[in-house]
Amino acid sequence: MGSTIYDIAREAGVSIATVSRVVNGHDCVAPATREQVLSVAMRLGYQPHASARSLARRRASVIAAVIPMLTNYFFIEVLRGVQDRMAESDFDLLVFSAPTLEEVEIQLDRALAKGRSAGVLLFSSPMDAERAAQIRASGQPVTLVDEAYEGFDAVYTDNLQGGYLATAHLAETGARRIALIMARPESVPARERQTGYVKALERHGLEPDPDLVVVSEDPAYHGYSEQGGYDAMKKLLHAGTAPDAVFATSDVQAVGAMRALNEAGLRAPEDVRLVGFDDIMISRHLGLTTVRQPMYEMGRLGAEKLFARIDDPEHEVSRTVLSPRLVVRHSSEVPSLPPEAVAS
Amino acid sequence: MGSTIYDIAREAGVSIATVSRVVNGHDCVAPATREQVLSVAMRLGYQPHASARSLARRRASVIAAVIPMLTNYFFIEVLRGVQDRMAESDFDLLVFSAPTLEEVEIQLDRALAKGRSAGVLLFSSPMDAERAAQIRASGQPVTLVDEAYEGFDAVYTDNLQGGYLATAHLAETGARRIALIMARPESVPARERQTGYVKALERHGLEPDPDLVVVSEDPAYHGYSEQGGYDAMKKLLHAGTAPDAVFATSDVQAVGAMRALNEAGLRAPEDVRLVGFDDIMISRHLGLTTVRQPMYEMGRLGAEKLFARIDDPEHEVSRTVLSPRLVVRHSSEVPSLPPEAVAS
DNA sequence: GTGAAAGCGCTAACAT
DNA sequence: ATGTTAGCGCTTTCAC
Repeated sequence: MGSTIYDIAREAGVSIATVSRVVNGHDCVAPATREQVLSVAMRLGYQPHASARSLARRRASVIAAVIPMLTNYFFIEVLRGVQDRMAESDFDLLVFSAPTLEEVEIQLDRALAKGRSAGVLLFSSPMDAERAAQIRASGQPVTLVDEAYEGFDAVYTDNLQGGYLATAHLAETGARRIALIMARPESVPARERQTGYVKALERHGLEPDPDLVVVSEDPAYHGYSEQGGYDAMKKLLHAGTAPDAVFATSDVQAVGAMRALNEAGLRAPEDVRLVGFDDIMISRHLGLTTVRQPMYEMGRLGAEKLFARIDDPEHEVSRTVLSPRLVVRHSSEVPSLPPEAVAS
Repeated sequence: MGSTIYDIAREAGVSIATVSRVVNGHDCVAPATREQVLSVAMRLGYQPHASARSLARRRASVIAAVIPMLTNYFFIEVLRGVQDRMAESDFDLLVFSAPTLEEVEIQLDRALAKGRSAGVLLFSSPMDAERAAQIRASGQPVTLVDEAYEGFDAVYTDNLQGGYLATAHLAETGARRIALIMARPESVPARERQTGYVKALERHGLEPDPDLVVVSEDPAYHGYSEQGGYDAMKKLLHAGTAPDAVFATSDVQAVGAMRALNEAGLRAPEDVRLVGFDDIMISRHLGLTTVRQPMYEMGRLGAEKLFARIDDPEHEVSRTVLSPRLVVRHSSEVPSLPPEAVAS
């Protein structure tokens, strides 16, 4: 259980360099020697020491993922994509989860620490010049997922288009007073979705009404929370200017909004039609119409990009923009139609 | 960005040994020297090299978690507990996720690899003598979560009691023909829940009926899947001996069962009362009655136990059994009119 | 209290 | 094709 290349070299009657070559599959080694070394290694149950390897190679065999709120199903799906891509590589995954946005700073520091990982995947965290400088100073390859910043590899969804799709869907099917339950404006994706919302309203001849836009003031992650959506919906209902439809910038917010509606004795879609964003697992079961982000793909492509940069740090910087897709379910059905059981 | 203790030693006019002492907070160092070293380290933005450290210390600063189906919300909750406990330590978390049971073997091997981690948390994976031997041979501290095996630290839920609680709840509120949708019997927790189910039936004077027990034959993770529950419910409905209540050994299975019911034009609880197991996030939203496992606590305690063993390998082996709790929601409500037996 | 020196296990020139 | 050797950056006796 504790054999080293020295043990193997001794037993096999070769030098440690040869053992190293065999273990790493270098070609300049006689077939006979290779066999011999391999059999001894097998017999001794040899396993290379990961840390020693990273130290000598000056490259870790691990990549890090910094994730705000791992507990959010959105990230799990993205992570699945990351893992699938990683399975084809020799890297392992170090997960740094930040329960709050402030924690992201700390976790990013840890992830960036020297000799810990070969690169990091930074998820959905607002970038600024300071952070960009910090990352550059670390010299670590970093790729951004669900966000973008000048000079960084990134993969994200076209949020403006997503906001547009959701809103246009509601407008085209007769909604006139479409409210927006929005995450905190510090979130770039939230702002972009809002822009799409406004654009769709205008395109459909609807007047944007400030009273119909309410921000999730939840202290949790930028307002992307069920509680945030719940509070926002309550506010909307109490304002007296009841909307006939609501677009929420995330499914978790939409779920909260749905709960607020139910508590007020209202229902979606009968009283208020509802559309979310993300298409997390739960949405299907609740029959929530939503704008699907290709989460799995995002993770997969993010890992792909990171590997490319690790292989070649001089690689051209690139961004990949994924297209969202409207998934129509029960919650946005036009009321005149008889409501059906949870779909697809 | 690339400074080492040598750089600091030179700048501060001390030896590398002293720098190391300061960095590691050893006490035998003059306050003045300490200040000096610290300021230089700060100025140079020094960060210890993680791999070099693990190599010299013979201990990694990382623990590994081997998780089957990370995508299952159950594990996310457990992981949250793990992360919370880890935040109080200096360890980072390496995640090895296995989409299938066979993969667990591979991932466990990777996690156990020398010099990679200081210990591993093995989640919900069947143990046997062979695997136990493999783990012991690796010399790595391993603690089991949601499973147990002779000679290993473990934390898990009292599954028998859980199965009893679910079934007794149904029996006490009038159910007479209680079916069991069970995961594959290779799963120890599934068998224990079944034992609790049988015990509860007997205690309430109900005859266990083999026709009412159906196994999730889904090839996915031991049948703990929505599809598995769906298929099982279909089978139950087609058998002609319709149950008036169903206990499913997991929430995901219960969700699948619910879908099968809906497709058959039936509803829970009106036509068939339904109870699941786990209390994953979605259950609350679907109004699913379930047996709640303290997932967060399981993760937290698992990490705690692992740390204790890493600190002291001779530590007494211990198991912690957590108590499940019945959470009554809509899906098991007693219909206002006594349910009619849909006789053959 | 501090420094010199010997590893930790491996990789990668550079020789041969 | 194979061996020798010098690190990788850090920790840790063991002297002084």
